[in-house]
Formats: sequence, structure tokens, C-alpha cells
Amino acid sequence: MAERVLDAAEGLVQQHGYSGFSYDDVARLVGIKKPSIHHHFATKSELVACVARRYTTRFGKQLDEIEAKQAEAPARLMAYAALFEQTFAKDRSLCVCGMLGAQVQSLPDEVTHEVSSFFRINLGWLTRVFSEGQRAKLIRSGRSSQSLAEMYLCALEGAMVVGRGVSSSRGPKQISQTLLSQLIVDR
Amino acid sequence: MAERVLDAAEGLVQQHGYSGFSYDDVARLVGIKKPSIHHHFATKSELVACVARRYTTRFGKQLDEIEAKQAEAPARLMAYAALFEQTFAKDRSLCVCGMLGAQVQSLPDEVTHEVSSFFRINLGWLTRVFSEGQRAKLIRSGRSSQSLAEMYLCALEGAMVVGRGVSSSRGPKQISQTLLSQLIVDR
DNA sequence: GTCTATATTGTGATAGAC
DNA sequence: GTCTATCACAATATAGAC
Repeated sequence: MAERVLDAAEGLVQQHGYSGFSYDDVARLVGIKKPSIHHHFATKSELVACVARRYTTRFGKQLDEIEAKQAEAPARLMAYAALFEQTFAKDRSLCVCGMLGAQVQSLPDEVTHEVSSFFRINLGWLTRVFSEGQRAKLIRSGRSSQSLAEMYLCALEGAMVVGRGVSSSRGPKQISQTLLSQLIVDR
Repeated sequence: MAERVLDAAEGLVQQHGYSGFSYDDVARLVGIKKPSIHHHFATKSELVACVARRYTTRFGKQLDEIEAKQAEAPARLMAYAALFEQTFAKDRSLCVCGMLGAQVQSLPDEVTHEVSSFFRINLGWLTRVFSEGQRAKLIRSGRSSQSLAEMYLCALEGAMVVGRGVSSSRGPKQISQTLLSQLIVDR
């Protein structure tokens, strides 16, 4: 049951953000009453912090899978963008931590900490991938791997936000293709 | 007075988003009581729609100024990024329409319309600038001007979101420099 | 674990006096 | 234009029965 609550809360965060959903919304989605939610997660801070932590953990596992399946940096970066595209393709859902990141000034510290952890892990992983790609001469080396990692992450998070705001938008996958085509060395 | 209300509401939207602030918050900021706000803006939808419309109008004027002051595409694109940097530099404020774009599923139609208008205007302007830059051989021509415009806007909006979520982030200006260095043709 | 009932506070919005 | 008073409702959270 606790997991079904987390699933419902995750979806609500992705669609409406921290202050945009209530315990009653969660209760309706899982089919129990509002006070029963409190039995599983005492406070909203705790609930959303758990949502963010689980999301980050799951994301981390997907990063491991990418490294296992894809050997080279360009393919890894494309697979990374596909993670964002999958999320976005489901009803234009936002990245949990992208949404929460935007609302950071309204969040309890407990949640803010989880959000920042998500971004640090992602920036670290991307930095390593870009760095390897540059060493293998598969990625242009004009800019530091840190800068490239940050730019790539920003573009993907931004693609989801802009994609929600305007119907003409192409989504994270297309943005990634445009970006990577400038960075990948031709062979 | 109506304008002071708009100023306060704009700041609150940038910090907390649509569902993250109340009429009472606005009232406290401008120093009058809650019902007096309703006198100037009957509903919250109307208030935030006006905030977004004024923001878009003001932004449009700044685009005109950039075109007047900067003759070439690269300089125009750098000046464009500086607009985002200015906003972000003030207490890590988000772009009004970036914040609202993230929360689009919780917005009244009236507001959604204004948000989409902001993005369409910006994408149109950027597309024209990239297109001119490519014609003048100042911008690489591997990708369509539409794709480049969308990528650039996404990266800047994303830079504000990510920059809020993680303290190590460098902000829109730095992201823009990394991106443009890949796109501008060396002379 | 789930429920009903309730406390407490906050919300957008209105009525009507000044 | 601003105020006090108030409405109707929704929010997070708790107490205590089953």
C-alpha cells in the first residue's frame, strides 16, 4: 500500500508540483481515505521526500543499465535523453526533481535536500560520460566536461518545461539530438 | 496601486508559482488588506494572466532593444541570455513563464494561453536571429534555425530550474556561453 | 490499516460600511 | 479604494473507534 501511495504522489508531483496536490488527491487515487495516508507518511514533507528519494534511486539504476548496455559516450548520452523522453511521453509528465527544483523556495528542507542530491548525481554521471567521450575523441573537447554536463542536463530539463508551455515543442529527445549533433565528432 | 499589486504578484509567481502564493501574501507585500486586492483583480486567474501578459510585453520590448543595439546574431544571442541572467541573479528568480509552464496542468486556461504566447514569441524571435546568423555565415548551419532556437530557449529555461535545485550550478549566462561556443563560426 | 470525526488554519471570493 | 466581517470550502494533521 505504501508503494501505491508513493506511485500516486509521484504522478501528482510530476503534474502539479509540491503545492499543487493534497493528501485528499492521493487518497482518491489509491482508493482509501485521507487519514489513512497519514498512517503511511506522517507529513507531506516526508511523503514528497520519499517520492524524490525513490525517484533518484530508480534513476540511478537506469544510469547503471545504460553503462552496462552502451559502451561509448555518444550512445550513453542518447540513452540518457531517452529516459527524459519516456517520462515526458506519459502525459507530458515533468521530471520529479525538475518540477521540485522550480519550486525550491516553497519546499521543506527535507525535500530540497533530495532534489539537490538528484541533480548532483546526474551532473556527476554526465560529467564522467562526457569526460570519457572526450578522452576517446568521440566528443569535441573545446569545453570542460563539467560545462557540457550542465548544459546537457539544463537543456533536457528545460525541454520538458518549454514542451509543456507550448504545444509546438518537440520534446527532450529532439532537443538532445540537436545538441549532440554539435558535440559528437564525425567518424 | 494596481501596478504595485502586479509587481508583488510577479515576484511571488517567480518564487513560488501559481499555487504557491495567496491573495493574502500579495496583500501583505503591498501593505493593504486581502479584499482590496480583489478590487483591482477580481480573480486569481485574472491577476496571474495580467502578470504573464505584462511580463511578455516587457520582454518583447527588451527584444526590440537588443535588435536596435546589436547588429549581428551572436551578439544578439548573448544579449538574450543576459536577460535570463538578470532575472536569475535577483534571488534566483525564475522566468515567470518558465515557472508557469512547469505548472501548466494546474493553471486556468486564461493563464495557459498567456504562457504559450510568451514561448511562441520567444521561439519566433530566436528562430529569426539564428536564421539571419546562418545566412551571414556567423552561425553553423548543420541544424535548422527552428531547432537551434528551441534548444537555446530550453537550455536557458532549464538553467534556471537546475540552478535553483543545485547550488553548484553556474546559471543561464554560463550555460549560454558553453552552448554558443559550439554554434558560433570562428572568424 | 482503515475508518469517522474533528481541530485548526488557510484559501479565493463576496457584502456592505466608510 | 480600502476596510471589517463573513462565507464556503479545502488544506494538513490528530484522536480514537473498529
